[in-house]
Amino acid sequence: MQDAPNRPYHHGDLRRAVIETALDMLREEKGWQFTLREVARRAGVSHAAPYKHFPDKAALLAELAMIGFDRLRDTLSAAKSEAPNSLRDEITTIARAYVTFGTDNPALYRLMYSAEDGQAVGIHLNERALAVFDVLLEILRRGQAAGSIRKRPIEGQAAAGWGLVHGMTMLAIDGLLVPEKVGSAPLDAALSALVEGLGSPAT
Amino acid sequence: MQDAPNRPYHHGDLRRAVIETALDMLREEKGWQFTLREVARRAGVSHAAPYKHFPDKAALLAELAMIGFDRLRDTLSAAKSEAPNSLRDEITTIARAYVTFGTDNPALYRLMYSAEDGQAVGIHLNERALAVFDVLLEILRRGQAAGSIRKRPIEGQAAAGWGLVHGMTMLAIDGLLVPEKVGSAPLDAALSALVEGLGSPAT
DNA sequence: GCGCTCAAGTAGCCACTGTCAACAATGTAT
DNA sequence: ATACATTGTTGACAGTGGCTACTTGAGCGC
Repeated sequence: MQDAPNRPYHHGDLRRAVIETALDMLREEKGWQFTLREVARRAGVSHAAPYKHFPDKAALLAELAMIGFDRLRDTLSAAKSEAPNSLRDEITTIARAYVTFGTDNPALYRLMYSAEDGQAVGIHLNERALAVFDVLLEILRRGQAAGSIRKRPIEGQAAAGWGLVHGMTMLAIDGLLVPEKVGSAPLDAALSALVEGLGSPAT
Repeated sequence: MQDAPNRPYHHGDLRRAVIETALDMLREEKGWQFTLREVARRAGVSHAAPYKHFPDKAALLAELAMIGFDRLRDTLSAAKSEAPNSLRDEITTIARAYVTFGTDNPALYRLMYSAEDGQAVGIHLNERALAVFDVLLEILRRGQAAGSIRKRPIEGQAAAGWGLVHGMTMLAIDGLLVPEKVGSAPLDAALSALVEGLGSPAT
């Protein structure tokens, strides 16, 4: 498809094609060396063509990272809506979905959290990341309203949950949570501990 | 000092000098672009001299990462020995030391967890990382023996703690735990929740 | 239809990096 | 002293990214 004979001179939507190709490359191998020229090669265009749509490589990576955060947020939202009624099961389900997203897309997940901050585009990137954070906030907010979550500063509790799943995901991606050393279900153990800690004492 | 006129032809201990220079560079700026040539430049030797001591760039990075893990382990051990008697305070102290190590050495910490795995040197690297893991294991083991920690598979609990501090550290390094959004002490909240979850119900 | 402008794609140059091979300087064993 | 091993230097090569000038295609007013 990439070299269809009647491919028009103007690609039409090269921007989207570049993004799709890059996402494919990220999906392939964890340790893939990401080069713009390789992206262009796979997209079937010349090596400088992407520069018409992205000012530089960092801009493309930032765009990919933002897409990743958007997808992660959608994944979590979907998992939340399918979760059972129990708040505890809901948290467990969403956490599992989070870690699964990371282990299913290791290169993308790594990229999402390795994009340079402090740049102009970094602000928007952080916005996307904080949207993920808000999904967790909402659950805890409901839990507090229902009385099954302690009435503590909610941001700290959400940060705890985010930090936990983020850390577990990164360790899993790096192959540091090998089952022999760590037991069969470390995430479950971690979540149990955390949820019980978050839970109100009466429960 | 790097261009003393009577600098001998042979550096004397270039291997150590390269490592020190590289660590200095990692300490300087978080987003620093790490190049072997720049290391050699700063060390005052030719651009290819480091190859007499490291087979390639990855080997140097792996060495730096191992040093980082060793230092982290020492930091945690030191914090542990200075901690108060209470197991809970001990966990809090060591966790704080962990996160502080990460935020104090952001580039080094990032490097430690971004070195490629599956390589030949990756095995040794993982050994160092698991040594850090063992510090956490030991605390929990004592806690279980004392009865203040639930008698659950201990590796899962340690993985929970490791994942938590690792995740909090990474988020902090990436500037995603901005105080306005997250409260003043998210780590404390997280640890409270986790410790209470780990703690035995009678406590 | 004609010529104009402009977007989209191409080709090539420069700087820089990692890496290797050949050479030079130093120390060491015999 | 002589041969050798070690360590550092120089020069070179391929690969990469950023930048600029050039070419091709398409839309527009007339």
